[in-house]
Amino acid sequence: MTLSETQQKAARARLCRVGLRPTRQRVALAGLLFGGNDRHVTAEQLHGEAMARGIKVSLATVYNTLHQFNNVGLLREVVVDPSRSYFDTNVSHHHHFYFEGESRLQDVPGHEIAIDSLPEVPKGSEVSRVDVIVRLRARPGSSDR
Amino acid sequence: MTLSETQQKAARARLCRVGLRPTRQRVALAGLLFGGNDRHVTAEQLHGEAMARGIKVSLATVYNTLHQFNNVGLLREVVVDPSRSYFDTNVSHHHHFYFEGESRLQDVPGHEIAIDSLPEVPKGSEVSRVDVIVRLRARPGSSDR
DNA sequence: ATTTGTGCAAATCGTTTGCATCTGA
DNA sequence: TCAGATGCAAACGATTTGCACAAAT
Repeated sequence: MTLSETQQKAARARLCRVGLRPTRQRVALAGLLFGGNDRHVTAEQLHGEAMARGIKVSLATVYNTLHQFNNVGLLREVVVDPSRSYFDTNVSHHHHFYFEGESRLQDVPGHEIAIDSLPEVPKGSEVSRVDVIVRLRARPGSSDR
Repeated sequence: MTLSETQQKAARARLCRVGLRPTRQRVALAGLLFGGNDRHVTAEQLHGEAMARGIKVSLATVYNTLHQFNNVGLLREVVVDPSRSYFDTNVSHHHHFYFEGESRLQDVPGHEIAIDSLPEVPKGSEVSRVDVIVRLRARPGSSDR
């Protein structure tokens, strides 16, 4: 099924707010990304999802769009896996669990990890962001529960 | 110039200790990596350096070797840049500064970043590692000082 | 002798780009 | 109208792989 009327409106508004033209594919992708809960997507995933919903977008456009969204702050790129890029729809202050076996991300609310005592930052630099990645592996002797 | 006798010995010993055959190229690469201070290298960099020193190694072997070293704990892969993999010769507990403009890493001693209050880890998982990456950008209005 | 590693070149894979065509304002 | 987007296919760059050859035990 396709996106609801309301989702379209919201997506359109969101795009205008950040100065991006609400083109058909951008509106559709924004709808998928921001229509529900927070998500962590790769370009391939999102493209696949769009196809499945009958939205016609090329993979190249998905890549472009993800980067554009990232640039204007609608998304945040998460670097955890050297082989793939993840984009997080949650752009507020938070960190991540990364399930190494499953290549899956999960948010950790920012307040649940307190960093006290950042080291002195080198002269001429300023902190752009602090990423904390808690890498997890399946606990041996536990069938997932 | 080539590696010193002592460095060769040390490299050989290090390899045997972790159960890797001390082949010519592994000994040479280990010599480059562990001969001096801690370093953050990419495969291309290390390969270039080897060539410059007249060590004959193929890029493929450099990749293989880096991964083998990583697997046995001689190196630690640092994921900060979606386009390249870095390997750190410092495998002790520590974190990183990442200079976004220059694609350069710098160690931050583990004790200089204290994380108090890790969130509850999902059932069936255990922490494999916690990575903290402090992303830095040049401070505007500062010619690097 | 047997096992393991190496080099090369080709293959892969995610991602980016050039360019002709389309589309939204 | 016309700047800005899109799609496609080709280009790309980092990494991996298959296989014949070489080296270590």
